[in-house]
Amino acid sequence: MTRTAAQIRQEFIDFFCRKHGHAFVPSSPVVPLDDPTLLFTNAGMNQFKPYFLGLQTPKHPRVANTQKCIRAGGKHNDLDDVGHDTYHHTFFEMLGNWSFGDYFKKEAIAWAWELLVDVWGIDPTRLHATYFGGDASECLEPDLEARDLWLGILPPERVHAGSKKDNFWEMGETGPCGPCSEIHIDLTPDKSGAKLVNAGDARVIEIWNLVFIQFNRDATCKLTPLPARHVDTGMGFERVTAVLQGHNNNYATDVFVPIIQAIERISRHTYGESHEATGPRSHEATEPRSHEGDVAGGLLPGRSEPGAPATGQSPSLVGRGKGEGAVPSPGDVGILPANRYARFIPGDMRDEACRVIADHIRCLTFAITDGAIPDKEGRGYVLRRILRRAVRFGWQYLGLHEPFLCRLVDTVVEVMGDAFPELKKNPQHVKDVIREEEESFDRTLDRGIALFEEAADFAIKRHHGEIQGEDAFKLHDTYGFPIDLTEVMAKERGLCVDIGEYERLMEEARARARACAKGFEAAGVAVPAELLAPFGPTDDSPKYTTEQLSAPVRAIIRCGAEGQPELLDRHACVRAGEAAGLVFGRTCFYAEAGGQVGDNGTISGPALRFDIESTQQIGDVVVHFGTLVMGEIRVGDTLELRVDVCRRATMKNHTATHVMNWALRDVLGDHVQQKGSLVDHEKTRFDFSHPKALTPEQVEHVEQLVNDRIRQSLPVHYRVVPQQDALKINGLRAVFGERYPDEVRVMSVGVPVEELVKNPGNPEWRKYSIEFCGGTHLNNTRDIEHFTITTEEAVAKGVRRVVAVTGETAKLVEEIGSALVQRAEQLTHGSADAVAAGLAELQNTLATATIPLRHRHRLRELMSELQAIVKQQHKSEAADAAEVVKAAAAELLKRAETIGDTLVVVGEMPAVPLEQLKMGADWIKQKSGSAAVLLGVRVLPESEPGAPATGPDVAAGASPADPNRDREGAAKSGGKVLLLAAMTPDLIQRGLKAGDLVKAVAPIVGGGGGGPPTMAQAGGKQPERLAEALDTGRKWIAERLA
RNA sequence: GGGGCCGUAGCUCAGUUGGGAGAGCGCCGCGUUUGCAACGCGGAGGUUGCCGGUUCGAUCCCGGUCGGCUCCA
Repeated sequence: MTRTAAQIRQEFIDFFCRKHGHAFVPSSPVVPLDDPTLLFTNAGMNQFKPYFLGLQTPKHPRVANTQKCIRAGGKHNDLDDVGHDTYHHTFFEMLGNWSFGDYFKKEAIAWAWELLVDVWGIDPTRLHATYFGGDASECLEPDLEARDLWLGILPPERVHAGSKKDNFWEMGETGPCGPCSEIHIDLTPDKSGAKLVNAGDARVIEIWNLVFIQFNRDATCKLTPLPARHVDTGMGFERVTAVLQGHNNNYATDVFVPIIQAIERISRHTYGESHEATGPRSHEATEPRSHEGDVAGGLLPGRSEPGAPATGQSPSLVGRGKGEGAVPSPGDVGILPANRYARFIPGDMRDEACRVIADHIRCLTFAITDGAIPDKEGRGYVLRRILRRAVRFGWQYLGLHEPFLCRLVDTVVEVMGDAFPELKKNPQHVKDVIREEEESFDRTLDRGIALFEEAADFAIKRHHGEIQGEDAFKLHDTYGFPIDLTEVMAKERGLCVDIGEYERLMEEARARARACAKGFEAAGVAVPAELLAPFGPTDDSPKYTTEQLSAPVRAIIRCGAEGQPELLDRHACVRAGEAAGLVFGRTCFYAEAGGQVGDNGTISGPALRFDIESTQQIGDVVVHFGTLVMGEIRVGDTLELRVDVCRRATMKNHTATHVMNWALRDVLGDHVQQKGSLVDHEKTRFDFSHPKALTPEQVEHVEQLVNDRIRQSLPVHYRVVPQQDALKINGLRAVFGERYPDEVRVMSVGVPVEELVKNPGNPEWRKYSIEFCGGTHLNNTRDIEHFTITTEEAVAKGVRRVVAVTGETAKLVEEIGSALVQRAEQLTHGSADAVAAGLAELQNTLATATIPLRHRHRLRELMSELQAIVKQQHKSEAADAAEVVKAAAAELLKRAETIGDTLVVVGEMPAVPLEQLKMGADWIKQKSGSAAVLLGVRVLPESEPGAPATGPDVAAGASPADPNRDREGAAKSGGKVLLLAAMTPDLIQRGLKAGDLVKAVAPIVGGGGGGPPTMAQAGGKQPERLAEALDTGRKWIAERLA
């Protein structure tokens, strides 16, 4: 009887946990929240790294589990292969067993054999083993121990020596490493695959890798034996399931078939039927073929062309009978009846699309469940690309033009939910996120298609049917339209794409991004923990009690020539001006953790000063990064460490963060969960789950609750207690997804921790802020002084961010805020003129000012009132000006001289905006059949003290021609002239163009201008010469009309 | 971390040597019609995201900023 995938997983775990004393460890999240150097969990050993590095001691010496893994993005990126073959995946499970200084090669090999052969019944004559064959160039000895162990089980012809590439495992350039031994299975019909081991042939595949960690490689590349030797094994779950179910196609297993069936239902495509063939084929007709041995065919070139798919199942792998391997046995078809899913038809893009989608939806469902979200950067971007790739395949090959991925989530949860219960917790959230992202990509595609049409049009008309590489690149780079779609759509229209040029542009863009990504500073370099592990943990407990102490330098890290961090030799020293990281045995500096920034400060000694810009914890070691200002530093020097006083401001903000966290939940409800925080000396920034923006009332309420707690002068308590006890405390806040140590530091504002632990269920406790926290805090809430929320915004769907300030900053911010509100309130009662100026000023101030959010809310209201006033005023001014202009224009018209049939309307107008002047010119043209118009306006400088602002009073009241207004040096003080010329069509025909006229007269008033023949404008800086300019204009017109 | 694109009426978007802010849909009013649909006529609706610079003059050119989209690392 063939095993189901669930059975296989369970049997693996039971084998190690029940039979061989391993502890089961649940899979860690696929999104490693606590390891920023890692995009996704990509191997079973990720969560055990600290044990191998000796940074932590494991609870159990031997463990086993199945680990969810994602491999996409990063170095080995084979996203594009997924779906194209039958064995690449973005998401997979890794079955593994580990020994941390416990058992070693003998047991690991014996048990692996026992499980495969005795428990799972794999034909032992199909198994091959490899061992490390040594590498002379690196002075690595062959792993004879492993070889001999295998020779005790297998005949020599099936035990193979392997190269360093295949059989030596290293975590990094330095650190733990060791030989490994792989188990391969020969799927050739006649078991002739010995030569194909590690040859990249699909017929002989690796199923289990046993890594024996026995050395440590130091910076000089020297290997030293480790005191504690470890075992780390990994077996691809999907692959071994395929083998045990008789396929060499992972998609034929019951891990994938239900998902592919769901895709079939949605797309109405039938998987595994060649669509090259003519006419429909019935199910029955294909059935006999399904018993062919897919193990023998499958990926074998030349045997799986359309029409002759060499697919099906072979029961021989798990059969006891030796030698029946090549003989298909129709009686044993396993759990999948009529298995067309085992077929692999190269080039059938519809089947490929099914595989792509089936793989990607698993990846997305798990990643989103574990807290990731498709986004435009980092791991979110990787997810977005995966999702878009799935959508593109569905869109392109299965005709799925509506969101469909979200409809597959339920199936994934059904298949995987028992093994990974976290999937069942909130599948609706996963569906929502996916649907939203699909809809957004649909919009991107729609836009891209429209732009593609333009490019295609150009290609047809001007580019002999070739879409320019530049267009294809821009479509992709700027508009996110996949190049594959561009190519396919081009092909459909009989066009081609200049792919070479596209690739060139793409490479150019990549090179640009790479070049910019370089740059270096000491604190920005990721220092590997193994580099520092030998120096032992730093005692940083003084951070809670003091701001200064003295200690000898244990180690110095500097940036090497390659940009890689390196340890400074004992005899060398850091010189003035150089950047470095310093390690001490003990320190009073707080290293960045839990959202609180690392301390700044100085390190000093005789004639020496080192400025610390950032303090970070690497493993258990605290590193002080910064720059040496003067003097020299050597390892062993005893120096004075002093934390900058701004830490005190950070402490105010951190304690306030705790109280705010409590207040937010009190005001908004229990769904408020911390999603991240950043506390420094300037502010506290806090992200939390909440579906919509906070109302002004809620913001005020939170502020008020926090300020109440400050006024109550509550003492701040902390104590280290066992995690189990702490977790029982009612109302305790812990960050979801965070892993806490067994002993945790509990912070409580107002109640001693002993009381909490003594009576953890007390409902009273919900009225207090109680959190896990290792940060530095005040002793009493009164020292926060004051608390003010300054901003509130969305950072992701369902996540809000608030920023708040405390202490003196809060008080200052309050002052500025209320001053601005006061100013705005004054304006609402002020004169109309003042409003416009005041509003602009307010807008400018508000753009950069930090003020309380409630003041900002109030200002927003006031300013929209003010805007309405300005708008109203603007309108009435325009209406007034229109009246004035009409009257003045009528006057000019009356006095206009006539040359032939043409009216020459030239004169000065009241100071009105250009808008109205144009209207006036239009009006004159309408009133007269044929007219040449030249209007002038003098605008007095607004800034001149005592000068009336341009406004209704100027326009309507005082005569601009009043000589008293023509003060000395108006030009120097910035007065301006506007000139506007207009011509009726008949004059334009006779060669009188408005543009020419203004060009002719503008220089007189010290300016320039131009415009189309019908209407042109000009400006100048010498108002006192306006009359002269108008005279010249009059003559210009007269000459041309004569 | 670095690049590209977009931001104009309630919505979808036009708008080039820099020179009077537009169309379609929607909205309001009037008309044709028994009514609806349709049509005709008229109208309201804009700080051209925001700030600054260049210019006589900026939706347009330049710099900054905010928001959205997108690619790469």
